[in-house]
Amino acid sequence: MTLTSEGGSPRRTPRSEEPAVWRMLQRVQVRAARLLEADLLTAHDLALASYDVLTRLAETPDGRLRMNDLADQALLSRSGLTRLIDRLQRDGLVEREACTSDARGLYAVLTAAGRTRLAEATPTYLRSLRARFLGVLDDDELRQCATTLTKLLPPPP
Amino acid sequence: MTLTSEGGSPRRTPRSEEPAVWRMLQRVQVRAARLLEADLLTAHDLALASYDVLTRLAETPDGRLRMNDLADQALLSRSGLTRLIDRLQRDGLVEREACTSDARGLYAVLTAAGRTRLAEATPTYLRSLRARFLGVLDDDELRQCATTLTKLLPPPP
DNA sequence: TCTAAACCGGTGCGCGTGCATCCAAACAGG
DNA sequence: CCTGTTTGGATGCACGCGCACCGGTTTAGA
Repeated sequence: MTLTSEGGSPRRTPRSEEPAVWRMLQRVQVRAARLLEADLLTAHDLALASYDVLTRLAETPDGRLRMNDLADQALLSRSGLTRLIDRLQRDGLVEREACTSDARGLYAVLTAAGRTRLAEATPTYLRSLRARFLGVLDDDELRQCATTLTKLLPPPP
Repeated sequence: MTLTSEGGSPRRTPRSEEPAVWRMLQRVQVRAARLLEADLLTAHDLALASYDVLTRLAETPDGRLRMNDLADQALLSRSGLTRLIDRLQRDGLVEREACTSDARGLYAVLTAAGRTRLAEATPTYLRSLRARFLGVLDDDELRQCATTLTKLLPPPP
């Protein structure tokens, strides 16, 4: 990584707005996460990370995902996911199931109770998201936001 | 808060992109925070939260801020800030100073060592921010991003 | 085939955080 | 002036997370 401007997308010259943008992004994310979690917690006794994991599982055709993949999607370390699945399993929302093709592997599987709980919580989640966070953006801004965030996602893999 | 569309900015109808936008925002923020923190930690043994606090103090004319205000700016609970200042004080980067006008109050004050450490770390911080995060945006996108985030900031105060 | 390396998930441990609580100081109302 | 309430900051405690490491399994290379 040189300091000369040799083509490519990443800029090298400092721009004064960058720290401000980063600060705002942090604030917005932390604030939204706290509000969302508070709503989910009071209404459904469900932490945000738990809701996220249940959602990822539900998006899968058969409601199951390898622990490793789930950890990546949930932005959790492998040990972190182990504990989270422990809690969800204790609450009967998911189960662990052995992987036949790889004896090391485990699936986290959504239970019927898990599906029900997720279905109950989703309206709260969507409403909260809209009412306390993204509602202030019009459709254009929302789309703009989506494309910008997409660029930011895996910066230069 | 009704469900009818009675003027005002917050939308009430669900939009399918909202969850995706929120997920991306989370990913981007968490990822950037981890990369930034890793860089600061390896290069200057400074956690991101510590850097943030030092920055806020340095932006102040006399390098001091009330604990309460600092907690708000740093997105920390009051107890969280107490501990963080404990650590920074132990490392000699800040000091606590009594507030003359309010005997309950305390100032966190940047020391000379704190200023030095911040000055050393800032180039790393700015470079990291640019190289691993905001560099992929051109100037227009960055400005757009700033205005959108501004709208999102204190949703409906 | 046999061995070394990579990988999957779990565990021990320490750290940073928030919540509930506490104490002292400040303010409000009588 | 005295009392009840509010505010600023600190502390006990529990929780969730990441890191280092481990045992078991799979894969790659000689």
